Amino acid sequence: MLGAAMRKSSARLADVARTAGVSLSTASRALAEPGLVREDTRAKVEKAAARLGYVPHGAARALASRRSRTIGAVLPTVDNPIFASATQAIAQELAASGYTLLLAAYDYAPDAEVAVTRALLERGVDGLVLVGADHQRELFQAVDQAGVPCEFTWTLDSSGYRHCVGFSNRLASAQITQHLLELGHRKFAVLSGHTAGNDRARERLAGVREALAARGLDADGRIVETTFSLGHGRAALRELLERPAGRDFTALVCGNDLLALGAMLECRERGIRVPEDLSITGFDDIELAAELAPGLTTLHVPSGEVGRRAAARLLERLAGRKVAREEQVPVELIVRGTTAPPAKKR
Amino acid sequence: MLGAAMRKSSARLADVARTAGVSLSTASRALAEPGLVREDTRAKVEKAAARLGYVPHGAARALASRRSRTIGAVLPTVDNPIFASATQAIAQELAASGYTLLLAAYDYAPDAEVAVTRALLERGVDGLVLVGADHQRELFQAVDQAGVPCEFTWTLDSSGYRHCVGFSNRLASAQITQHLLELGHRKFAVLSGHTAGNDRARERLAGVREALAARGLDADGRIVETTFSLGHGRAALRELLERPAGRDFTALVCGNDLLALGAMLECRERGIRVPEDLSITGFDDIELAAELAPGLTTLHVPSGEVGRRAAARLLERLAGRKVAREEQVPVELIVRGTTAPPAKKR
DNA sequence: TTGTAGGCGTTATCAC
DNA sequence: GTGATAACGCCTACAA
Repeated sequence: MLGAAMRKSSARLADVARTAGVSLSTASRALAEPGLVREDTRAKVEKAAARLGYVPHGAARALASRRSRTIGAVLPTVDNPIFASATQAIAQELAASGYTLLLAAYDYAPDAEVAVTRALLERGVDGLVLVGADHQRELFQAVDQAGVPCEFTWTLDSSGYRHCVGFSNRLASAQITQHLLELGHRKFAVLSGHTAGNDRARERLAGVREALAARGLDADGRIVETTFSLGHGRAALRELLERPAGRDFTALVCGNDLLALGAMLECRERGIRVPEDLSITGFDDIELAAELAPGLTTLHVPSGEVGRRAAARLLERLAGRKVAREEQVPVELIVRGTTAPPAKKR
Repeated sequence: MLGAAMRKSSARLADVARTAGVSLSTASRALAEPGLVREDTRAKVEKAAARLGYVPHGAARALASRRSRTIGAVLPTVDNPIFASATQAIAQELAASGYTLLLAAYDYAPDAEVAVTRALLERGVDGLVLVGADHQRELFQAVDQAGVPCEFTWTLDSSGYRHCVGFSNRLASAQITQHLLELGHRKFAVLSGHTAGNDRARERLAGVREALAARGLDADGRIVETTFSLGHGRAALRELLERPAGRDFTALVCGNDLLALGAMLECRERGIRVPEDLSITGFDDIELAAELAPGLTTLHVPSGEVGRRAAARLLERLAGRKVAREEQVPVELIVRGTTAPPAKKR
């Protein structure tokens, strides 16, 4: 009764057909397009399939039908709540339509991104979800050559002809900065994600800069680029505080919530009061942002929705229906407890 | 120059062979088993492949070779740091060997688990990573019938013949409880994950009970089962505090770190001091557990390592090598700031 | 070392 | 509505 021992070379469609007393093609149709066969033959076939424990052979099906019923997602990492929830949403949306998710992560290494994307393309994915619009030339080539529909996410495509579901990171980031400006802040520092090969990080940083520039301000000398993680956020703030520019800022704009939370923890450790001594903002609105005390002022991005929409759009396109090239998801400034007017005297 | 417009029906291996002036099989070998062909013919083939932009057709390859070079992972959710990091690790380990990850999540719904597992099996995964040892009978049947190697994770298989990489949730949980007992605690409460269909949650709860029973204690009436999430942890503690048993406990054992963090946040809100008024323990040791103040006392589980090992073991087995049926990963009690002796008088 | 030929399990295109 | 039959693109004995 050991597992491996009871393995029987599984039944093929031909076996089902024979058992049901119909031809191969009829069996195929009965299972795939029940509407095309008579009710009783369908029943015969289904019973035979059930009795034999028939399991369709995906590869054979894919080879013959030229579709794998599989969608690939290429993410920087799944080890970030926003991508985790997007992944979850994609997988669910796909499963509901009989599609399966092929997942690849590249850990923010552009070359790895090309490699894993190629791997997915070889696997014959019917569609692709990518993050951002900034990719290696080879990746675009591979995707175009494969002729596979593709959705960019978390961004709008500035070049204007790729399909995407996202929002303007630049405007959103400017909006947050504006909030701080309106509170009266004039001395800013920024914890940014690495901008190389990451248009979201780049746009967010640009948004801060533009909003500041519009008031004749800047954050020069008080900008740190680091990896998007809690620990790195903490370390980055530490580094910032040791710079010549010192603690000469009252507002800290962070490229995402992880960086912001890291900064908050570092502040707590150092006795810097938030928001009295320092206002901090995040970006994403992960679950933790709302639960912490004080709550993190941040920009809400509906991560699950981004994934769900991207998957749904691909399914639409695969079904031959048109979708708008660009789909914006609503983002929203959420003001919680980490922002306040700067202290009068410092 | 639009993407779809430049799509050309991609080159097949036959084209590569013709261009290189060799036979189909030679081309196949040159690409798959470079050692079996002469150096110059290999070069010819590779050049031809590169020039034509040849991309192997995964389905065809899978159909002929009877392997998909694909591994399936079936997780409760990827929206939990421990599964996210495990997923990340699996994907990386696989990518390094030319395998790709097929991901499915069932959101703790047993029926969905069977369904998505079947979907992966149909896709022809060469191996399967499952979480826990507690699954529907149909799932076992499907896996066994497919004859696909499978690794259970985060658990040891009590039935004794399934492959698994994990640890004893029961012992680990008992160890944490023991730590609290040694600090002098006698009045316990428990925030457990839902135990139905989840052997990890069940075993952890059993571990607490056993450790307490060994001292003639119990937590009856002060046990809450809830969903593994921060928000639910918070709500669960709230509920617990409103029970008749009231606040009559000095130690709170939580089924995982998310629950523990939720409990900590609720305590902060209510002015319950941790650990002075209440000691709290977690399970998993997610990144946040170390960064928070006070740091969370918890049990460290090397989540990434679990994933990495599971993937590596599958690759080993697929390569025809034997692996020990059971592989234990080291877990370790990490004492931080949320546990202390109970207050003298209450 | 290289070439030939026969599948792999389905779907799709035809007639019937 | 149903049934032959030819792809689908590649792998792999086996023969040369």
